[in-house]
Amino acid sequence: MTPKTLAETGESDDGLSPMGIRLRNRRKDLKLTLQDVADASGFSVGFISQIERGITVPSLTSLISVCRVLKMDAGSFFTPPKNDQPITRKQSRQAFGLTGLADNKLTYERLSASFPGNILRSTLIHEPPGFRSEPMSHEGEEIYFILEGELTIELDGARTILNPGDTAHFPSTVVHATWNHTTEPTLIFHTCTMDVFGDGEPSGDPNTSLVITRAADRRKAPKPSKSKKGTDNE
Amino acid sequence: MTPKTLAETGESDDGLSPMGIRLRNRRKDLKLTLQDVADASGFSVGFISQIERGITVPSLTSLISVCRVLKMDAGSFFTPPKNDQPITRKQSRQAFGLTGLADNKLTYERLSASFPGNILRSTLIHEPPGFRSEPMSHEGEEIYFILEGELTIELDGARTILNPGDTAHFPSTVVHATWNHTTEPTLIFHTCTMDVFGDGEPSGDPNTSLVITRAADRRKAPKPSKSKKGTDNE
DNA sequence: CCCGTTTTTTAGTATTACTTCAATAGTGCA
DNA sequence: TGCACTATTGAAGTAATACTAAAAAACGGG
Repeated sequence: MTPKTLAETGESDDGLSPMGIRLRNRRKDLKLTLQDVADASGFSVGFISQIERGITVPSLTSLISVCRVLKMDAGSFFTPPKNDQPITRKQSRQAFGLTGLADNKLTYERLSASFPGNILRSTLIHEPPGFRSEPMSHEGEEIYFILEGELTIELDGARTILNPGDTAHFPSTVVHATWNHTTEPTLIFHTCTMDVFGDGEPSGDPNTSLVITRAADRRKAPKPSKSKKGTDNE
Repeated sequence: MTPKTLAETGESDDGLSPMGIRLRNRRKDLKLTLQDVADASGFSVGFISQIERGITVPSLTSLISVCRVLKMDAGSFFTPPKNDQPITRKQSRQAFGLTGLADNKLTYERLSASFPGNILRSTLIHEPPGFRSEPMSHEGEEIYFILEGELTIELDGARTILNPGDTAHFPSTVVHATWNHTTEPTLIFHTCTMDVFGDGEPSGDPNTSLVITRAADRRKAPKPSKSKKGTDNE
């Protein structure tokens, strides 16, 4: 049994895991000693030291306790799994209705940045009149915010019409689909917690750690260019 | 040493942990047997069964392996820690600039739902002219999307003016602050991965698993009502 | 340099993550 | 309904390691 370990997947040059490094940095930011953290979390000083140095991997419950003391989100130590399977990449494309793309031009504008550990993905979706996405279900959660136009959203078979300013927030495991039932385009601000752009593991390039996007500079190229690229990869 | 366990914090009536339940549901969604998952992850059938039934808590590395097979985000099993310390609640309020509240009326409209495992929090922020938030830094990440007006956002000391349609997406660990430098209100759609509403552990009520919010129905009450409640708790 | 504090190292052991195999439950078919 | 096969659970165990306590080393300030 040789699954990748947290230490292994992120081992830095000096043998310390990013989890340990992050925990130590956080502790120091808070001006706490190992003893402080140990006392507050109920563990020994030596154990905390070992975790920070990547010598010991804490159990789930131990990690939760330490993160509570350090006011950290334990989940942030888990980057979404890097998925190497072509079939799943195709599924990811389906998640945004590309299989329903005929002569309708569904376009996307990516808004969100990519940096180590980030999980948010935001897009501006221009959904053309009559466009229907395929029903889909996947892990994560998402929020739709209607900027312009109307949208019919179907969740577990139940249809609801959303108007400008309306939102829908739901676990993505719910079977969902959208339909622009009108004769005008719909503009949607969409945020989800899923790797829909195929970023995989971000490079950690500091230049991508912060993105400020300008409405005026936004590309208007259709998403299909991404689809073609995906096809080449397969 | 009695930290709360994953099973303990979310134990359902029949003794099963939500983590196990979610894993099982996901496995069944994928039409996989315990044996399939065991084979693919490199563990035994019995172990996977025990995890699903909440009898055994997997190690971090084991959880990662199982989640990889099930194409799940291991981080989603960690809800942000429920923090019982008043000082931290105050800090949470600071995170949204309440300590800067004088005679300016900064208002929030919550958009996001609350359901087990959810991590997204969305609000519509009406930032009044001249309002400045306190510089803040915390775990998580966030996205600002300007709907109306302009906003100066300061990240690590660097100021940038955002116009309608612009976005900023950054790790919340970056010291950040906002300033409505104009003479008109600014309307911001804000999404982050932090428990800013004090939801704590969601009740799991199915009625809160999906929220469709209507622009017309949205409450206009200022957030300060939440602030007062926090004060009473202290 | 000295001293107090902090962290690491060392040498364990208590705990449990994880296994194997038998028993039970579930399902489909004749 | 009975049977055969598959899927899952239960029982009993142990290898691995999470986690400890105490000593040693490192660190920082006066």
